[in-house]
Amino acid sequence: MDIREVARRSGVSMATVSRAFNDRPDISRATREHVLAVARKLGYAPDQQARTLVRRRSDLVGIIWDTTYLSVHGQHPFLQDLLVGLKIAFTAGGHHLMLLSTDDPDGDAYMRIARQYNLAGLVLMGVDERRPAITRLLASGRPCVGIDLPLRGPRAGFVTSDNRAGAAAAVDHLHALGHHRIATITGPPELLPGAERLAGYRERTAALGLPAREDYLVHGDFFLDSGRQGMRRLLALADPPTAVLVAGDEMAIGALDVIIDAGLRPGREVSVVGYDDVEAASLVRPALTTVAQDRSELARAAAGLLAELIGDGDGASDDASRPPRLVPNRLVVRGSSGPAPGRPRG
Amino acid sequence: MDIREVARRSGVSMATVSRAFNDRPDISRATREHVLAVARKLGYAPDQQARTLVRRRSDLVGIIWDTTYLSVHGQHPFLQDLLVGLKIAFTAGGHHLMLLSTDDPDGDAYMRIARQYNLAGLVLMGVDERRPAITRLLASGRPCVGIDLPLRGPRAGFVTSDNRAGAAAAVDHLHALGHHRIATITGPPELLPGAERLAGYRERTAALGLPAREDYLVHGDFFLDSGRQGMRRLLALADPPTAVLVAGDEMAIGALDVIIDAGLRPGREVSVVGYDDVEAASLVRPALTTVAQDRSELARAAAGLLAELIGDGDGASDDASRPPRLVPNRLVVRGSSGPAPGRPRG
DNA sequence: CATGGGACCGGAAACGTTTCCGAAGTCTTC
DNA sequence: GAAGACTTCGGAAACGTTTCCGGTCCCATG
Repeated sequence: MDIREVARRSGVSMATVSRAFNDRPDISRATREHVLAVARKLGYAPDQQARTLVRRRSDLVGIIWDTTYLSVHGQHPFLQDLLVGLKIAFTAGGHHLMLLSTDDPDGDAYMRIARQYNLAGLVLMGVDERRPAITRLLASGRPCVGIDLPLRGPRAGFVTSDNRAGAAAAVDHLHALGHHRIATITGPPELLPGAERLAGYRERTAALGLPAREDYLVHGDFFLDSGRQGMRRLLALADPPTAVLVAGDEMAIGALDVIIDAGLRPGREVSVVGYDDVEAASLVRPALTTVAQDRSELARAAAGLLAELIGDGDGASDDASRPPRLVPNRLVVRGSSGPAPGRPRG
Repeated sequence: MDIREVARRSGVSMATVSRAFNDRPDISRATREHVLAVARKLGYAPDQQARTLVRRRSDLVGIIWDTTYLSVHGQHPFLQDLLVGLKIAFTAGGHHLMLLSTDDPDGDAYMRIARQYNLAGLVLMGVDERRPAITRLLASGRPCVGIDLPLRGPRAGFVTSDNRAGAAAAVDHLHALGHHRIATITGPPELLPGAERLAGYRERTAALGLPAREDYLVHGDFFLDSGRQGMRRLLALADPPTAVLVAGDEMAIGALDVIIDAGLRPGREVSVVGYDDVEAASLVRPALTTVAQDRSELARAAAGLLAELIGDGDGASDDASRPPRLVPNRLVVRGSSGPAPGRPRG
């Protein structure tokens, strides 16, 4: 089923059929509709390879993530929702998604495939943006957007949820419940969300006039066990905190374990707020108060930004640095946070 | 960077360069290596669109799932691991993955895109295989494999984990702990895993000589709340079960809630075994005993089967029905299952 | 020496589109 | 009524590969 066949059957040239399918202005309304009708009857759909070959740009967008990197940094809860969200958002814009998570993270596989398939753009997440291969990819001028990844390049940008504001909101929540000894368990500082959540915690506690205590700040790695260890450290202090902001839900669930094992009740003697709202957060007892990211909105933002970057291929490419597009977060209050000890429960 | 350019720079014809890149026999070892060396130096990689255009088959494999269907049937825990597994398995075989989850589940979008992109094959999961669009897709002769989906067609097949054996193993486990009153909360019978797990439960309890009690069989839908309701029904019986096999982890976690709220202890008065080993299963208290599926093995099996189906395009296409490829399951014993009441704890 | 058969390679025709260029027709305008 | 502008369309050249068909060597065989 050619374009040639459609041309013959509708009594026009191939050029005109092409015009009909691409909404070109130089075709009359009547012939366009006639051609489209014939094409529909024949079940014709243009071959994408041939189209890409001459246009020199496909409607494929590559999704890159790094399985091993993700498992090292414990960010998996995102992947699924993000993929689904990206699929929906990009499909709406007429793009299709290709999976490019790669096994040889130090090769230039990304770039080779991007060129071989004439990808319109790339979405990166859960990779180390400082790796040479990524740097080269960004420098290549192909549109790239990062999710939670501070990407810079001639046609690169990134989106992230507003981790700083989210952490601040969590601190506010705890403070409003009467907590004054608020500690935090952080994520790895080299990861944007980890760094930003910590910054939000610091700014807000300072703004509220709470003392900045170094012993209330313990470092984690987003994994369960580091949450356990961090919580043990905090409980062992002479004056332990009455509330803890934990930078990731998995760590927060680990913290809950330790609190319960110490004979305390989360939400009573010690309040815990997590981050991310993973599925387990609502299944655990008590259910975890946490900061939820709107993953589908994050995906939509990424798709929108990439579409812009693809669009202005002609436009004066800014000099390598765009501010991130921020997606708001939302505090979800559940049982793991409650009034400070000595305060009446609402 | 053409093949033409490579041809010029290495002093051979385009045909020969092509031969070098495709491991054709009719080229001398020396020239092949020379050509490849020149190509590497130039950073040349063949354009996939042009290649696909003439070969009339791409190295793209489409992944189809249905977001709404999944959310209706609560099978999401799989998606992420499965996607990662598929990516790795297919990349190893030289294929690339394209995401095709579709928003208009009743249209022929799958098939149109499959044709437009000349997809080598499709992997389907989390869709209703009885829908007309799927039936047409299978009948089209394009290689398709289903995951947990009983697909039939001229070049179709499916893989699934051995749900029947897994459920049987769970029953054995409980029986060995001294349980004789073993109930089950099922999944939707129209879903293969739901049906198979129930079958495994029935066969094994019968084989062990346990009475088949209709009131010990309650139907669920894989979601949390149906697990809660099912457990309430079971606890309200005159002689409630001492153990329950729940067909999905989310439901099982709901069952744990109800048990705890009733003042009983999971793993003591009532044992619970789930299915799937979702992330939350190990985070919940007590941790959930469950049957784990080897998702990456499932993905490998799917990739292997699809590769075969793609391969024998010439081979006599069997008449539409292939037995499923089974992947073994594994029981993971955690705290939610223990000796029957009145029996000493190991 | 003639013949046949491999091994190796080049020319050129596809593959299915899009797009440039030009041409024919229609419409406006002075 | 001629000249231009605008609309609508067809012919044909790309796009970057693969593959068919043949052709040239070289070697073994008789």
